[in-house]
Amino acid sequence: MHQIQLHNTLSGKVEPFAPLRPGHVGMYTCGPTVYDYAHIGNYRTFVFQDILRRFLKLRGLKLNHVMNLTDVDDRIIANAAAAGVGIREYTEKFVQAFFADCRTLSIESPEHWIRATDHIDDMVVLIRKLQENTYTYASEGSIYYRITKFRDYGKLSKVDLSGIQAGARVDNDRYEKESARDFALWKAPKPGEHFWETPIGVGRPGWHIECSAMAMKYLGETLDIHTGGIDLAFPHHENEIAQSEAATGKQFVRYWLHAEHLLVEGEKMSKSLGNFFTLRDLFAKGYKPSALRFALASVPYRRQLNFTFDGLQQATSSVERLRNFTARLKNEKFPAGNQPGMAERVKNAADEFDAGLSDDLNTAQALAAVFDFVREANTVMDKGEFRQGDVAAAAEFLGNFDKVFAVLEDNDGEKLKVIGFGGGDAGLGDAEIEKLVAERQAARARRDFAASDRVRKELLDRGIILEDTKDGKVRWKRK
RNA sequence: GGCGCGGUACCCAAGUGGUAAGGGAGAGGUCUGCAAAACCUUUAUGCGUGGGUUCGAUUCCCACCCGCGCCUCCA
Repeated sequence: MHQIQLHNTLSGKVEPFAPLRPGHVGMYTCGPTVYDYAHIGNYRTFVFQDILRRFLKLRGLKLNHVMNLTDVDDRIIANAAAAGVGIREYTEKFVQAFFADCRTLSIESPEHWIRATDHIDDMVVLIRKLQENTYTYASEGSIYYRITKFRDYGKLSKVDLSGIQAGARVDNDRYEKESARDFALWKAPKPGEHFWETPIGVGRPGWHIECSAMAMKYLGETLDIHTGGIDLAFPHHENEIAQSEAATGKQFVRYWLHAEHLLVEGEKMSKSLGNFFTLRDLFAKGYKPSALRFALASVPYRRQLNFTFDGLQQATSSVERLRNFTARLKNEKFPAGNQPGMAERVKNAADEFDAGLSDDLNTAQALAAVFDFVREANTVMDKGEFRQGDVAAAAEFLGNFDKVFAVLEDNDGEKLKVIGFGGGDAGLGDAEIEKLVAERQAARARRDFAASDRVRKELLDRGIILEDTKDGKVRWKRK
């Protein structure tokens, strides 16, 4: 096993990773703001943190991973008001959609899913602490954080406060602030807005306070890992540091990991460009959840990922190749014994796989190790030299691969049902397929290839692929 | 302007101071009744451009060009 190395935004370097408490990792991920369906760019980041958590677990670390759902912010308040419902009611639909999306992408549930609006009290406690420590000031019913008081401000995103002037690009806002970069911890309610009555006043929390309060509640004052999209580094994560460290005097996060953004056909994804996709958009076009997960996971997280439909098709083929091998390993009968050298090949592949992921989650390198092995093993099988005794080790390697990548199981149809799509196999049951396969076999036996090919074509049109094996049997699978 | 990613074959993409992983796609072949799957061969004397350092650079240094992100809500 290789030393795990992770890129820390704080230092700007790839560093050896060691949790504060040996064997246990406390990790926080900024989840979605549930004002709408999440898009594939969001899921690039969520798949990244999923790969990270799965890899840490594979390496035997115990995880305590917290992901929040931001269910109160300006957009939610505005949208809920427009829809004439409460914010809880408004957000619930998108929370459920997000959970369903995560299931289709095989994103594991973190140990804790938490909502901002369930933690108002914790935020209030934290704000009071900041008041005690004199990092705040009140203005027109709101409470602001005075960033000049926090010496380390800017250490994460490397922003230079001296160079920032309030002016053209810095909105002085509708609130009264001492300095343009000061941010709201607590916002006075505007007429008609949803508000909470608390010891620090009537209103609602600012955007950043929820993550500081909840992260420390569940993970303690110092977390091992905090992840999010690169755009969150500033100001969100910078402000989280300011809030948390000003309250505790301790380092808030030891390793900050940020995923680069996804582009679509080389351009920023945006609704105005018409290149904005949710998972539902892609599944409606017939792409599989596993293909999307593979496409999102195969490009290392610190590299911008250029999403294209061609790329998604390529991912589909890659997953297919891996699944074909998995099926072959499982279904083919090999002679007893062991093939000399196979154990060594598995060991090398596993080592290279681990080396890739250990090196700041180099998924491309890890995948290369898997594909190399698949080719080698296929070759040995084709030569008839693979042995039954080799199956377990090969299967274990693939199993470990899939504990991280989670694309091998052929369950895309079921996943699509979770999200409300019928799936591609439209009604053809196993029995019916077997019956047609038997018909075709009979035709082949009497060398009536026209009839045989007709059946094969019919099945193909209905999403079933047939493969004739060497021993005269037929294997079928759903497209 | 400041900070940060990146420019490697038709597409995606790894990588190293010593002569270019892997996947997809294409072409040819093996196998097959034919396919499919799988395997084999093949597709970058070349890694944005121009200099420099070096015995040797895609890899280090300098300059420049191009794409993208953040600096304002944003994964």
